[in-house]
Amino acid sequence: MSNKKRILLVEDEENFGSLLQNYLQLSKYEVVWMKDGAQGYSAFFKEAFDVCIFDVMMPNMDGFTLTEKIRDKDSSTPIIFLTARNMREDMIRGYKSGADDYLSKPFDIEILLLKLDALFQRSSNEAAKLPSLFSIGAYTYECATRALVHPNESRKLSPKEGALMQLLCEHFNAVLPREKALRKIWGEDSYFTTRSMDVYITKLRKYLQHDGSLSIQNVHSSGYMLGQNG
Amino acid sequence: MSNKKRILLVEDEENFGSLLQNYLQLSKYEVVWMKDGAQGYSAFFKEAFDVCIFDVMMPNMDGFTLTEKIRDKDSSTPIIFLTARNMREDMIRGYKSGADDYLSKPFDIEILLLKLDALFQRSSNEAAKLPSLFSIGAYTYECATRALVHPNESRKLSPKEGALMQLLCEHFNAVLPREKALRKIWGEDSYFTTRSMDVYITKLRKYLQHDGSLSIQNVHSSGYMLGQNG
DNA sequence: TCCAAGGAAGGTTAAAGTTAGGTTAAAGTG
DNA sequence: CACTTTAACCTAACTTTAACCTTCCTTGGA
Repeated sequence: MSNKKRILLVEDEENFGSLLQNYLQLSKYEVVWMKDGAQGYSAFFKEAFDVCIFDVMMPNMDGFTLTEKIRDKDSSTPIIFLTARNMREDMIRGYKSGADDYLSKPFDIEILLLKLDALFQRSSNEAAKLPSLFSIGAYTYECATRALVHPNESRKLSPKEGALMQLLCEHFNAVLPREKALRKIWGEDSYFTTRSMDVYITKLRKYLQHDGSLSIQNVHSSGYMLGQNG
Repeated sequence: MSNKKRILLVEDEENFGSLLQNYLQLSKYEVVWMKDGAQGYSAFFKEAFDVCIFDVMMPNMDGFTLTEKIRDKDSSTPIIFLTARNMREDMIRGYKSGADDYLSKPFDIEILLLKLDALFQRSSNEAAKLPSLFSIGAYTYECATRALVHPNESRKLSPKEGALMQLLCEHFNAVLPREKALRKIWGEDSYFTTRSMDVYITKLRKYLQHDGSLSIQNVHSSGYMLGQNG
């Protein structure tokens, strides 16, 4: 369905970082490598990643702090820790700050790859559990073909229209946060992507006009809700 | 919200298994302990579990085989391996058979608990996204949509109104300190933010007028209390 | 011991200022 | 040619600031 999985690697050691990046890229991952915690932090919120790999000891914000700051705003992206230290307290602090897994250096790169496989297998399975066919009001929307069907009028949505429609359907009667949609569909959240999304909201509203009980409502400065009874 | 998390533990060593079961039960998990792979297999499909913990070396089907057979039919329940052996090949076979994590004995039980926490936190966070809903007097307030609902009159609050309302609800019948609200919503505490907050208090008071038994009372020079009986 | 004055905190309203969003159309892109 | 982004213009929504008032608390003198 989607593209390559994207990994945010934050690691200050030049040699090790470059080696790791190469390995991961050979394994079909797209890797963004940042060399300190502060850079990692801003990269995280500028682009969309499927998983993070953080070194613990780094200049400009250590891995623990970085994880805590990210977890304030995003609780779902998996985070894996790397550490030269094998101490119990570190592992404990790591998990408590919101990490999902932990590897002690020196570690076997193949083990890391297997961990990543295990991680993505589950999340892709979970994604697969979401229905791909939605029934909303008088409409039916099929994600695979991007067909929006109504007794009187049917149409095929464009890729972006379809992606947005799908997210709205998945959040039916709940707020779809602007940020989430921008991250998932556009990969970043900037002035222009925001305006682009507005344009698509207008389009989808037009497409859904035939059922007056449906509406895409704006929740000011937080997102949109596709719901019944406008 | 939901009940205790259920763990399927499959471990043939009597002493170690019993110890582990006790520990996990003390940590608020419900544990079903099976003593070989075959038993574990039938238990898995008889009841519902949130996570599995399997020993690798066991009579009547080892952990790898058990995992493979389970993964044939269920690909989502997380599986954690325990092994006395620390060999690379074992870890690799473990991950390949469909495990999600791996611990080498002897291991620290607290690390296992933290891993379990990390595992469940993600799914519980998703559950936490379910409407955070307050029922105050004749009103209902839903944070996600910022909808303040009353039989006679409903309205959608603005972001700041909503943030303040939420804090007041979270402190229902208790004092919400001015400073806390200012820090959380405005990020700082200055003359102007204070006056701004006063304006919002006035607005919320108006919105809550339809239930005469509700009021936002000022506690001089310390904060506000949303409570019953004004 | 009381009470009166004055400052600090809070209440309320309206206007000014700021930002987010709606919509359409033209300009890019492959 | 179908799709996406950028631009421009406009309005609605939201927040802050200002001004003027009231209430509360403190303090010092009769």
